[in-house]
Amino acid sequence: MNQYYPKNGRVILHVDMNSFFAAVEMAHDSSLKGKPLAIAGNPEERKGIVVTCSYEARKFGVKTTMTVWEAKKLCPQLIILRPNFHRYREASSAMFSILRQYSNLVEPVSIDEGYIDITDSSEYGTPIEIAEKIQKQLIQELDLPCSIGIAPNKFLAKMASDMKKPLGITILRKRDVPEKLWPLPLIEMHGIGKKTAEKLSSEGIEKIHDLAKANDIRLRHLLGIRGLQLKERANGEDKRKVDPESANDYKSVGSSLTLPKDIANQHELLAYLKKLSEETSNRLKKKEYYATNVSISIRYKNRQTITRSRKLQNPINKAEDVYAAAKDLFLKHWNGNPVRLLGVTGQDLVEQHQAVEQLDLFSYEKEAKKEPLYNAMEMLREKFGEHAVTKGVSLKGRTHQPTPKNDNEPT
DNA sequence: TCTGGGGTCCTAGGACCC
DNA sequence: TCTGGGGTCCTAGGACCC
Repeated sequence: MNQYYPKNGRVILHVDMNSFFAAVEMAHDSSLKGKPLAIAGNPEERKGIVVTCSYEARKFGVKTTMTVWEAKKLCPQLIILRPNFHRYREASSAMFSILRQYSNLVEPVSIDEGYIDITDSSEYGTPIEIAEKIQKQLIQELDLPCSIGIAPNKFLAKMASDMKKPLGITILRKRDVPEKLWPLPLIEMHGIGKKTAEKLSSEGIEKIHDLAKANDIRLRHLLGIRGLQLKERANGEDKRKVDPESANDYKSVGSSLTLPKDIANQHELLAYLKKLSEETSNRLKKKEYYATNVSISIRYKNRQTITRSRKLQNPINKAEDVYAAAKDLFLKHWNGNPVRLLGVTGQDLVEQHQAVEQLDLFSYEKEAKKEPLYNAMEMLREKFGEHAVTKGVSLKGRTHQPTPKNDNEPT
């Protein structure tokens, strides 16, 4: 591997598609062009939230996360479409294919944005020329507008792409930081949300400039280690590399659902939980992942949300296994009150080949006990308690025989 | 009849081990 | 006899992003 990096730093583009879902719909049906359009779920199913809207709709004050009825009040002629994720995924992969024509170092961040490291792409022109080419190509081939930021690192590229919308190209060099970045209010900084902005504001830190100059110890105290990282960013520094692999390197996979109405009936809730488990299982399988931890979320009527998780003995991805774990957690932790949302997530993921190695050890256990896997675990648990099962049956080590704790104690 | 669904990263406390 | 302290794993929750 070539570890060489040019002394004069890198050139990073951040490509941000403009009102992506709405733009894809307009590209698909040109009669929508120039009209106020919002993509939103069905209010009948309590999903009536604006996910994206066209610039024409924004002129009326329509914004993302607004309820449909609020949006309609601001703009009665607003056209509302249900999201068509299949269509958006296709447009997204076409978009990234275009980006990859200019560099191998393309890192998708979400369905509609990504970074490109074009440090070694000079054959395609200067950074501005490349940005212009990409922007033109996305319009000509896909009919989709984007804004592009050009900078020496990811953070500045991200901030730059936000500065001119739609169809902007913005350069943000290190030396531009005091003039272009520092005057902005903190809430506009990527990585700072409402809570952090409020916390900093109460300490008199209001603009990015204030953060850039803030006292380290004070920041550390207020925000922990994150505070120091944010300060670096505010000074225009960011060492993260563009990593093409990060997109298929999942940490968790899950599905959740806001129920059409609040439900307190256990059978109905379990039926939903089963469906969510199946979906999670399907997506794990598609990605060739196994989960070694399952978590559930329960949101109650008052929007109070709890998550409960459990580390598993063996990696799983089958629907029945996911459901078994989810059901267990649910029955143990549900307080009986009406439920608004349910979610099932697989975490601590391992890839197929790692999972197989671990499963082989389990097959050994299974053979030894002449019992189905799950029952074998239950048997051990009953016999020796949870402790013996987790400690005695090591997946990685060679301890195949559980060592009952009591045997080691003095009689 | 306000507030979706997919994620990531960080923190903090308790258990447990050495 | 002393009540120490670092490290890791697990769980729950918070903040943030698109």
